[in-house]
Amino acid sequence: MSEPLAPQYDPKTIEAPLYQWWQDQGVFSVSPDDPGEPYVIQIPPPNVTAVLHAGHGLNNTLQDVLIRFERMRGRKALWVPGTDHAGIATQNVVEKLLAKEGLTRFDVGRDAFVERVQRFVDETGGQILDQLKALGASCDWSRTYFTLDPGLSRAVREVFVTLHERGLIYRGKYIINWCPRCLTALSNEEAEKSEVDGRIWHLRYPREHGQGFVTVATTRPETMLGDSGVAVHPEDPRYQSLIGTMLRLPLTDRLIPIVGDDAVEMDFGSGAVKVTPAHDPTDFEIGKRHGLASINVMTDDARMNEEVPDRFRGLDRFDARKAVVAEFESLGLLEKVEQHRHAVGHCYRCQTVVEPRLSDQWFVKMQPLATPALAAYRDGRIAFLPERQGDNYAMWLENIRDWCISRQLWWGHRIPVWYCEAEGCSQTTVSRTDVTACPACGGTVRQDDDVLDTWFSSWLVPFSSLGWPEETDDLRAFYPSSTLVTAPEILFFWVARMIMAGLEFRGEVPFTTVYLHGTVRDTQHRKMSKSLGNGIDPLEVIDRFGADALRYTMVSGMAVGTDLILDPADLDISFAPGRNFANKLWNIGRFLLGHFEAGVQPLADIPEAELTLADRWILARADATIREATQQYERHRLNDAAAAVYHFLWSDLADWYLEQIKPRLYGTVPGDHVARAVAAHVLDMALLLLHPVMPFITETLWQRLPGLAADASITRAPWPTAAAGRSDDAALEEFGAVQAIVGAVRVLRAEYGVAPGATVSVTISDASDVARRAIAAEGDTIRRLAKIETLTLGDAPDEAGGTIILEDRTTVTVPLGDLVDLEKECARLGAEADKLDGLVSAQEAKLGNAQFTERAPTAIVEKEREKLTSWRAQAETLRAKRTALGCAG
RNA sequence: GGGCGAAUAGCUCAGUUGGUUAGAGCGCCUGCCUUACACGCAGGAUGUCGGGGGUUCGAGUCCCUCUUCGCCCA
Repeated sequence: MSEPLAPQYDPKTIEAPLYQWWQDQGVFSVSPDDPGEPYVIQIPPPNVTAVLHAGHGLNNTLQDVLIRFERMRGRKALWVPGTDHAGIATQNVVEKLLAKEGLTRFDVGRDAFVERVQRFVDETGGQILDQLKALGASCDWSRTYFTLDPGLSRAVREVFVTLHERGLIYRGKYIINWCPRCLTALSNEEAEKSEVDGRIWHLRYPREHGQGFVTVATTRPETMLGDSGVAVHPEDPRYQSLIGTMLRLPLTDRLIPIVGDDAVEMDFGSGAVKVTPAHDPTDFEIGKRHGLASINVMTDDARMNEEVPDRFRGLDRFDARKAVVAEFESLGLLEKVEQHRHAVGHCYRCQTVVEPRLSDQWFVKMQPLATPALAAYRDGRIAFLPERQGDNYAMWLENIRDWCISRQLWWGHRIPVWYCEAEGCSQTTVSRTDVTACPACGGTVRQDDDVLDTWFSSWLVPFSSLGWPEETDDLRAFYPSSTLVTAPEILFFWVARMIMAGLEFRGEVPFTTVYLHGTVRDTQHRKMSKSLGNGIDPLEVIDRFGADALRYTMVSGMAVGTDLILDPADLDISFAPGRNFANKLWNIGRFLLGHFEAGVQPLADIPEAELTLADRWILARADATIREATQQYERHRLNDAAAAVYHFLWSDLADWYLEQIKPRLYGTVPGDHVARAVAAHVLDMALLLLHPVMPFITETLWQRLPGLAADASITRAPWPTAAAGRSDDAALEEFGAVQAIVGAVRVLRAEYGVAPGATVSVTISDASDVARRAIAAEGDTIRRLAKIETLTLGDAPDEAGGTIILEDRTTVTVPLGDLVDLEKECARLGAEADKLDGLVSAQEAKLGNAQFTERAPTAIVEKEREKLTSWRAQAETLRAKRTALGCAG
């Protein structure tokens, strides 16, 4: 550890080798019998084919901060990493590759296709995990899982079969969200509603007998080819008499009935709605109630099928829409067209407009799972951060709908259901193990073609990643986990379902705190996305500024409950906070560590009497920072924790303490060993406090502190503790006076343009006791930092000069001779006095109000009285100064 | 349409249970290459805390209302 530190902080030379060293040392690994209370985080498993984006960067930084904090606090800290097989996404990627070869998955066949995907995943998958290493993520990589691993697959089967046995899994014909591009069903959560500018067509359906027609309104006219009825409200006077009569469905030869149904809103549109049971969930329900036929008029890929008249067959749904509308128009049956903005479901993977479609799917009955999950929130076993997210969670559970879990994909966990193909045997077998022959008749069986929703494996991760269904040591030690850190977008997809699965299969919530963080957005507050091209590549940021800079910037900008706004067009500006701070810290370290080579004693060996005021002050500030940062980390207010340490290092340590100790370090005044001992102590402390946020630079500097074992790592160094119940308030107050006096002189120097190198004389008059003690203790420091030739304590001088009155009325005067512009000084003092007068009169009014003095707490009243006294005194002193200067007015 | 949230300095945001002359970072202005750091040092400017009303001795903070924006659900 004796190589000299580079003059400029260069994260690239430090981070990668250090991460490797951490891994070699095994500092991130834990075993079930390690000491300490467990603290466990389950990573939101990224898609196996994903590449790191800003959202991952933020999400994993926050997790790493928490896990590193708890690891240092002595907890048995485990961060479990893994990847998700991501059914649709991964299959899409490989299908695109095939498309380049002019092939579809149907050309290559199921087995070959799955093999191909597997090969693709083996070759390129999981790169995101290596990218997380660049970020500094301290996962226990020995436990990395993949949701298609044999163990986790076994868990999936176990859960499917168990739920089936418990009567919670069923198969049925329902309207599902169908993606005609991915050719699969989607869950309600996967069909993202987004507003589109559409139209609403008013179509006339002629009555079978008699005159006239009934007008229906629709946003999807092409579906009228599958209409099997028209519904009106049973009490609607306009239509009541028509219920039971027939309409002639245009463009087809069908006669369809008018039915009365409560679900129809009389006030909406014409009050009559077309019913297309095979293509709309509400219509499906209406159709069921009235025995209407379900006529599916589309193919898998949303073209019109053989159920429609010849001329429409094969047309894409949107072309069919135009054709249908055109015919209605030419028949005079198009009443009107209106612009209509409405929410339409889109596939969350490919953004294709979802087509509601009738088909056979597998579902999980959710009500029995939702009830305990809701109870766990209500009775406080699960807490959300920010708290209001809990309401979202509860609302979703209260309105829970069954979960469509089958997907018409090839990549995923195949549904463990086998159908007997033997003549006359309709046996269906649901099994934990593969079935080769029908258990009823011994005939050949065929496994269900579909695979399970990817979330059907990820909802099990809190226990399947630890070996369940085996009762492993890991499972006993590390379930439940502690904090779940994720984005609110997957609250329903994942978080809520994990809670249900945890309760159902382990009888215990899978984690106790759910920290839902904000989203990374661009300066226009748009979500970062590939298609918008407004993303930030974390690896580029790490390459340019270092992982620590990225992490600090994200953490400090991320308050609980807010989004993180970054400018993808100007990374220099966006990441300046982290980059600047990293460099600052590097130089603090470079400066101090250089001096530590002269030898450092433990602080405990330094007699208290040898500590200067500055020493006592920085130790008191360090104590306060430990308290503040620790508390904020505990509350997950990571930005506040980061800010507390930032302020300590930059404003307290660098700006003041380092400047104060320079003479001692350079040997111009005695006490160098004391300065080094104190500096080493507080630097050590600050590095520890900052380590969760900026792991690389803190470890690098920390390992160079004197007196550490060769293989010591900050990652497992004990968290600092503040001196119990002892706070050196006198030191804080007195050094505060030093800062105030130096500040006042600097202001006056700047105000009057004193040359930076020139020294000035300063007189302190009306000095408070605190100021007197400050000057006695740190007079040299004041002189040096404010570049003062002579510092006099005494009466205010008569000569012309600049004056500032401190809050405790201590008066700082800098006689400036010719430099002083008397008029300017008079104006400055006058403005200051006027401002104080305003405060004084407001304060007099407040204190004159008996209501206030009687009702407010005495401590507050006392504080307000002191303020008034101080302001009056300051104003008085200012006016006296103006008189002395001979100011007009 | 329903629910939730936000609105504080040019920008991004802090501001615990109502009681400091409302803060930070970035940007901006002035002066400094002071031997740890120009990714720096010193100093500075900028806010009717979205509008209106109310509760209170006292409101950026609590209540109502309006406006604008965002998110979720229909």
